[in-house]
Amino acid sequence: MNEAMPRNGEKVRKSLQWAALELFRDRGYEETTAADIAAKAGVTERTFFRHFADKRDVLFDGEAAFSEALTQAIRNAPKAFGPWDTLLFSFGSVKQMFIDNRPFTEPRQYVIAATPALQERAMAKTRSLVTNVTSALCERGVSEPEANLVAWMGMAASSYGVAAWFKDNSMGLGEHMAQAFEKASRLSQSNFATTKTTATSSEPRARGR
Amino acid sequence: MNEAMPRNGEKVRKSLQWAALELFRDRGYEETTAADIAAKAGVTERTFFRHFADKRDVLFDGEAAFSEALTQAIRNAPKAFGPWDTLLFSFGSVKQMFIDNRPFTEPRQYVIAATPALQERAMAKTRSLVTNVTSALCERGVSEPEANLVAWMGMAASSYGVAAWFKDNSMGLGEHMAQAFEKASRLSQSNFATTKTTATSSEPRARGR
DNA sequence: CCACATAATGTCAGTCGCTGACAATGAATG
DNA sequence: CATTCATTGTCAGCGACTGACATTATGTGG
Repeated sequence: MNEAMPRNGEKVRKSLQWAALELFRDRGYEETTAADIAAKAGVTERTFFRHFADKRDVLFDGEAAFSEALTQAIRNAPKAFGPWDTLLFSFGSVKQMFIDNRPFTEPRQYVIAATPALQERAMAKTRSLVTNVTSALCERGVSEPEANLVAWMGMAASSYGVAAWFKDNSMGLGEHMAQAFEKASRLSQSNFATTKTTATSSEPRARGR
Repeated sequence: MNEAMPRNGEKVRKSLQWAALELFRDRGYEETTAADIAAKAGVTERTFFRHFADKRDVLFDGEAAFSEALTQAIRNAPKAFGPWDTLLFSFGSVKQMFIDNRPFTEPRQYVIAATPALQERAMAKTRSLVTNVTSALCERGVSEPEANLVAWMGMAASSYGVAAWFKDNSMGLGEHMAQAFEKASRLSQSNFATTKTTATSSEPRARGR
């Protein structure tokens, strides 16, 4: 084999993640000790902290890989695209990761919603992702402050799209994401009393200029 | 007097905040213990944790008051305004708080930038603020998902505006904020190769439609 | 001036998150 | 079978944070 795998720790890692998710869901985050998670996974507390930097981190693991994929997609986006189109294109490129991780991220969502400490960590991960996206956009010629701004707006649109995808199975993630970006674009316009574009108006017209 | 003030704890509170800010700046966050902060303020570690929920919270105190003021401004905004104009109007209404708190927030900024744990807390506070803004927008007839989306985008624009204000003293916060919202609006448009509005192009023309 | 009520603080013991150091274990290689 | 090396177990210890109870300082009423 390629790499050494003396007592393979990858299974232990996954086992710890699922054990933590279940315990947090059943007993609550604060009421679950790190030793409890380790015990349920059949290892020691010390081993837990060798796999994860801290107790919160056990629920946020794929983030680094996702960030890598997303920033790579940004680099591969057509050079003619402006930053906004680049982001929509890139989120579409990595949509498979959303789909694959859904079995873990969807139940995780409820645990996070019930735990301030985990919401904090989730935001920190988002911030880290935005930082990386900003760098990738800068490589495309966007200034740093503008790249940071558009990265945050794109992240807001993406979150909106994923939330809609979770609730509405009648459309794929790609369509939800495209509609989310369109909605974000419309909502950030200066005009008066524009609250009539509320519901699910399916207008898949291509991106006009 | 109105309220009882047996051993007035407000001075202790302020004293703890400034002691923490200085120690974090000079010695670093991780290298500063809660007992150190308390000692510098002339009290006990236990007293520190009576005033602040945890070690990080000592740097984020005015957040609740700011959130209160901002959401109130949203409620007072002209009813004809759409959500985007409402946010710009409301951030302008509370700009005095930005100015008043600058002596504390500006040095704090560098401490946060050097401390991941504090960045995490800052993001959590922002998230809390966005949640309150979302609720206030919902009261104006915006649907919850859309309100959340526009609240995040407005927050991104606001951060951009404040950062520009910190760096450029030639304009007031109000003008910086208005330009930030305009820039956000333009950046979230779908078009190709729109990266020529990069640098400091001073275009103080009023918000056209 | 002296109780008295009240709120802030001090003291102490204890749990939990987390880490460094060192020994022990199990799988692959020769 | 011996070696190697990554993973794990064990243990001691620090810092963050909390509950319980005693203590101090302030303002009030007699």
